[in-house]
Amino acid sequence: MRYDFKAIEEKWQKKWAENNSFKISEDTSKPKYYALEMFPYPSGNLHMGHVRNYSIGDVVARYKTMRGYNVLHPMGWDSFGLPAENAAIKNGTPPAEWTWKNIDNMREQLKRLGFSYDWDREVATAKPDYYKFTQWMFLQLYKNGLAYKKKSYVNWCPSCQTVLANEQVVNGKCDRCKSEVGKKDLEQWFFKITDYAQKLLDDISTLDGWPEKVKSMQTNWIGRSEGAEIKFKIDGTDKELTVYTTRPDTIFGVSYMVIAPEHPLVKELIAGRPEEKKCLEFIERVQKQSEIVRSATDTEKEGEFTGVYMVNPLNNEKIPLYLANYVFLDYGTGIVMGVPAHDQRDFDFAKKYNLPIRIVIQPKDSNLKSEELTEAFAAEGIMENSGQFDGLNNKEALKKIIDYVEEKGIGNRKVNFRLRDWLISRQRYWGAPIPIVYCEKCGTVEIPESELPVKLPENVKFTGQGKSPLSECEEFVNTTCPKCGGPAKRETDTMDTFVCSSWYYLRYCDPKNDKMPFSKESTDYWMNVDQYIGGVEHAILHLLYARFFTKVLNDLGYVSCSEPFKNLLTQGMVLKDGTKMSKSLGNVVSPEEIISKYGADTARLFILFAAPPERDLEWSDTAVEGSYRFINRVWRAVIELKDCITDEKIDKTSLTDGEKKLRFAVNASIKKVTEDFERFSFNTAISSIMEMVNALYQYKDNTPKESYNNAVISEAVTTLVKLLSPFIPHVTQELWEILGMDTDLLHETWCEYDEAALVVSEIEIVVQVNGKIKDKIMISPDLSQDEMKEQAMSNAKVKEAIDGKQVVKCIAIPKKLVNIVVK
RNA sequence: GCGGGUGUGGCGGAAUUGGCAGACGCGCCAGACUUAGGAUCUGGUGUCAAUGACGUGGGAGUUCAAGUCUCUUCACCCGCACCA
Repeated sequence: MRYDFKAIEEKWQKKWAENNSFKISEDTSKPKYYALEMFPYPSGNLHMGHVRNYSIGDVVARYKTMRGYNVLHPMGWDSFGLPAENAAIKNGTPPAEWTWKNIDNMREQLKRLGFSYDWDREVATAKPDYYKFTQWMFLQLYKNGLAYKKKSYVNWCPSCQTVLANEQVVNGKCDRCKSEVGKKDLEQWFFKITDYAQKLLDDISTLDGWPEKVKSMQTNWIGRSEGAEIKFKIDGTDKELTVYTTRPDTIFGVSYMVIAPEHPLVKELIAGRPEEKKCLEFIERVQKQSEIVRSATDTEKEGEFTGVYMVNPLNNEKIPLYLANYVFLDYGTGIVMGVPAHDQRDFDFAKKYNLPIRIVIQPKDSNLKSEELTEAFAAEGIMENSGQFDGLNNKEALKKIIDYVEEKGIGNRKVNFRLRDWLISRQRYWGAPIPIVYCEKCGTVEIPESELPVKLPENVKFTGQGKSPLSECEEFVNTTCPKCGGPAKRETDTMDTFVCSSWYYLRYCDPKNDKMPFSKESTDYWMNVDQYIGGVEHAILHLLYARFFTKVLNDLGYVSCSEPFKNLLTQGMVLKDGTKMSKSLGNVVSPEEIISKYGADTARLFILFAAPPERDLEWSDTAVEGSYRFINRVWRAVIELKDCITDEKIDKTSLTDGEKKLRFAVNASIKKVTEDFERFSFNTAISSIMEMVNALYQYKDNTPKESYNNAVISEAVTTLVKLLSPFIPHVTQELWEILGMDTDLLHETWCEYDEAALVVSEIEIVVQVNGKIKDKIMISPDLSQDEMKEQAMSNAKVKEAIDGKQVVKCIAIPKKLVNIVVK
């Protein structure tokens, strides 16, 4: 007999929708719990990664609800972005139409999986009632000096025809379309995330519920380094250049200096010199090098002498200034000092261009000579050739040299971050328009909050060529200045979609508010997100931006929390044949297919049982089959025993051994499943329910029907259905009804285990001799250690093993084992 | 190079606090029921020269006792990567 999953799942999904079963509102009588999964991009269809992500979230939400929490469990759509525009170019479907259609389809797919979302709180970032507030967010940042426009050398994707944030350039390629990213000098909007670099870094240490990996990735990305800026005079002039270094202790070893070829001062420096022509050629050549080549560790270091000499402020030595491809304009000052003896890159460069190598730090136990040096010495040591600092440990000297430099006014301590400001403008149509106009009289003017949203025009053409469709839409571009009423032109860039997703978790708290993005009261009640679940691919981008937004909103007084996500779970990927499922490899298993073949409950159960949530999961058709078999096994047992259900209390004084065994399995399972839920170990929770089902079969198949203890069976069957309900909500709700219950399982209280059922009269312990198992014996669990030892000593196999030997030691561990050590 | 992680049967995985390694499931083998089985139920299933020995990537160490702790080494995965 097989259960009719199709009819059952449809039936309950319909009922849940009719009864608004998942609707939630603020309720101060209960503790709150905010369970959140990363909202999807509406590509059109769910994939297994979504199913996994949302199954994990749903099981958490349902469990917490049964534990008495008031659970916020929302869903929405990260619905701006390029694919919608590409579809428009390809098929002529307007992006909005394409997007809403995909959302409708995916919403249905989510409903078919039985997830307990409060659909009344659904948000879509591409809807005016949402992006109105994304624009509001922009204005808050703008008014507080955290959004600015500047001309800069930015990443440009020639295929997407737009600029990209640093975070969206992966190995020199566009994160979205994989084409090679170039550089362009453009006027662009930025968010000043660097103002929050230190805070974002410091608060990582408060994120106890985040995976180490994500924390270390963010730490690396922020990339704090401590050092000093030191001014070097240009020889023969009063002008100075400033370098940034983390190793001021090596300053007496400087034998050259390097400036980034794109540095704005370069042209002026080389003007009119005999080296000018060669330098200009070099600059052109370096600029042609792609970003990938340029930034690769193994790219050969190349340089060109500028003809300029610098003066080392510590020892007044004259040193040459080079252009070189290994220095970045956008880190530090774009100018660095070259210390070949103590930096590997400088060593390689000096070897190539025959620059002097001078040792200024000696290892404690050897004596290096510069002409014998085969690689830079970068470790700790004792200072030499460094004037008054000779003989000091270099760590100490580092501080003293900075002190000296600060005293003389030729430099200062400086902390640098690798984090750059967040480039948020995109030359695309399908995004939230930046609420700014340019007026001939007033200049850059922000749109007043009362006039939001700046709506996306609907009648635009998509050619895929040239400029963004927005900039070619006359009725959008031409407007009046909100300040003076004169003619003005709108900003035609839209915002990076990551701006939209940086605050959506706040909108869920108060999704219908049309005055503000959310009320303070609503976020005070619901925030923080207690459990956030999603893929590790967002470790830097989304998770860093969302932290930044929360901190800004906190500083501006709009929210009380300074971190959005208390706990973070990064789920593993769903693999097939050892690799990621992908269309090009043809190894994609579609959720639709699995749902129609086995039902949503089986899909959910398999995906949670096959691996722990953080680990990658290998898809296995036969194992899916196994999960389906298990549900059928549960179904048959419950149906068979349904008439045994009774309200009678268990008479604990007269239980048979079989009944005790069943009660033990049931209560041990409640304990185990509850503990496993708390640590998100769903695979082991399910396995312990399987053991319980095995025990139930043992009991029912080995007990004559007339001897059934209905009270014990009732306990087992109702417990089974409840424990399974977060995993497989449809079939358990159906069984609940079959058992004569008319309540909603989701709002039943979670099972409590009976301590008394876990007490047994005899337990098995292991008897070892010299750590090797000799026998297993049954004893009373409350025997003293001495009594345990006695029992072990009198065991026949032990006697044989220790015969003629001297007992040196005997260790007894209550309820576990006895180990006898002999010589 | 730096940072994070993983390594356990044929496979997915379990062992949460140093205490019976391999729970649970898949696969496989056998049996029962059956006209039939790709249904169901029951039993078996780490390896080997098999009353015993060996066994958690390798090597050492601490301990009565190590998958778990320490040191060392290897392999693989992920992230960052010429950041001065």
